[in-house]
Amino acid sequence: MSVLERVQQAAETLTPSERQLVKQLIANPRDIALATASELASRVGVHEATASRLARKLGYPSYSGFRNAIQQEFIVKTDPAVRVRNTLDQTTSGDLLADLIGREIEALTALPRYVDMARLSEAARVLLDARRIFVFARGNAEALGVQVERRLRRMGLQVFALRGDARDSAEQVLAMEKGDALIGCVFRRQPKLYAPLLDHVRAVGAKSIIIAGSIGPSLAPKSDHLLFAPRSGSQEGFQTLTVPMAIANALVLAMAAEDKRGALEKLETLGQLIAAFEG
Amino acid sequence: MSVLERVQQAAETLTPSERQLVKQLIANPRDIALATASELASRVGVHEATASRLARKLGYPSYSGFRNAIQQEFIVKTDPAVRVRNTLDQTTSGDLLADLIGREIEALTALPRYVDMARLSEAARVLLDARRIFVFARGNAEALGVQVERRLRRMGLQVFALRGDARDSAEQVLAMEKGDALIGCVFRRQPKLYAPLLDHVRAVGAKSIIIAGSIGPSLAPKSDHLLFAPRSGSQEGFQTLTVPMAIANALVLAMAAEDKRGALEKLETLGQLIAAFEG
DNA sequence: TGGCCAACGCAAGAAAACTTGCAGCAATGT
DNA sequence: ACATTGCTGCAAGTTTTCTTGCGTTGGCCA
Repeated sequence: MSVLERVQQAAETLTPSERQLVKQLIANPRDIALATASELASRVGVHEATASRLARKLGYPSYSGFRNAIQQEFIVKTDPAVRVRNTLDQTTSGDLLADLIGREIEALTALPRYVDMARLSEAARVLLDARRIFVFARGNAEALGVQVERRLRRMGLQVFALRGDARDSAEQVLAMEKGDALIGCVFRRQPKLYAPLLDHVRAVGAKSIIIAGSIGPSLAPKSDHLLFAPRSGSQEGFQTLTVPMAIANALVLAMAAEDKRGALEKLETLGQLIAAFEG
Repeated sequence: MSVLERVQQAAETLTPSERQLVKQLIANPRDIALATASELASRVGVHEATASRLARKLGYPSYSGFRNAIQQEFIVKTDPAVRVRNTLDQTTSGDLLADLIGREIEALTALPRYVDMARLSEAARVLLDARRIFVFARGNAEALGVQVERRLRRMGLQVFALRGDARDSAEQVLAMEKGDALIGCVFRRQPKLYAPLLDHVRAVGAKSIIIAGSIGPSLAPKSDHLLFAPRSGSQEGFQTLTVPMAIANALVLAMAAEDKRGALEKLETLGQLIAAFEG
């Protein structure tokens, strides 16, 4: 039974102070969901004990139980991602595929909270201004690296993939100079090569861009530009490249949009870009 | 300063346990915003004291202060009213990122109309029963091929990637026998190699599975199993691998679910699979 | 006016949540 | 091999938050 249903049910027996509290709850449910009993009470100028008693009266075991219910109803259930998943569940009865798609959509929906156009544009400029671009992607990230490499090369940029073992990569990296850029993809754990690589990049005066998952902000040393967002799936489980690939794609589109030198100069909307872009 | 900025700033000094906590926070910010220190700690299996210390390290006066900041950033700021404004801003300013994400979601939502669990399960069975698996992916599809190869290999299967030019591939394919399987990825145009390759597969009595875009039904000769769905973006424009990658991921999950021989035998929901799967 | 009852604040007590000193342990360097 | 350093869990201490018995207050009815 929902919080509001319970309120309705108990409506007749509510005291004036309790009505005040309920009124406050209905007016600002999201605030109250995050507040303590005393906070709610002081908002309407009654004693916290009254709030505690209200929770009981509505059938909750404690004020915490009451607040949890409010949180579920007004925060968790109104989460955009959860809504999408519910919608999908209704259409196709929860099989693996629908579940997977739901998670992907959920993660994509959350993406703009972590990456915005300003960051993308900055990174895009760096890549456009770079003389040469080195791509670093190991392990799970490899497929993404392949894709990035491909797209950048298609834009007419000089791209080098850092493949092979540490020694091979080191040799390739020796060629790096000021004016070059590194774009790396990192998920799960920080690769052994990461720290020395970024140190080297900084030392020679090149720029670094990292596309990452949840680990992004924990990476050390920091890159010049960090584009990260959580991937879909639970932390240690089956995670996909959908979100980071979306970041990479957006980055490429941002480059196309930023590129004042190129043929795409005055195109602004994605629709126009798409029409002109050799995908 | 935002929570994530503080994390970045302190990134270098974070301990392994603290990184775990941060990762969890980034993956489920809204849950953590509503949880207590002990709850966050137990999610990643560390002591609540560690969570408390993390809050301090990030510059908050207490764990409550930390949690308040999280709530402000991930709940209050995404309040429906605020969100509507953001959405408007995005659409009016032709935000590339939001536009891209919208298209991806649209395409993903349509996926179940083209691929269902029955088809996926059939294909999964073929791969599980195959003695060896050959992966064919050229051009745009290459990144997807890399990913498929990786995932199948991780499941303990014998996988061979058909790389190099036509001659190289031909030589590799000569080894194919009855009981083997081919999984191919095809978008845009039918590759030169496609027809002879599939003829050969059929001739030796092996099975073929193709993951494709809109071109799927037009491919000739037909594969034994065809998994196709339109990709996001307009027909000839900037198309992404999101949808075909979702198909591939679903296929891998279906294999895990089908695998009666393996350790994953009785897992049914994606949640359980995820918990057990080394992604 | 007096008696009754419900409502409510008070404040002490209980529970939950958070903090912190300490010790064990593992990793790292000498 | 030993010393050092730093991470982390433990458990006791502290603070915050919630609950509850009690007494006062104010309204209502006889």
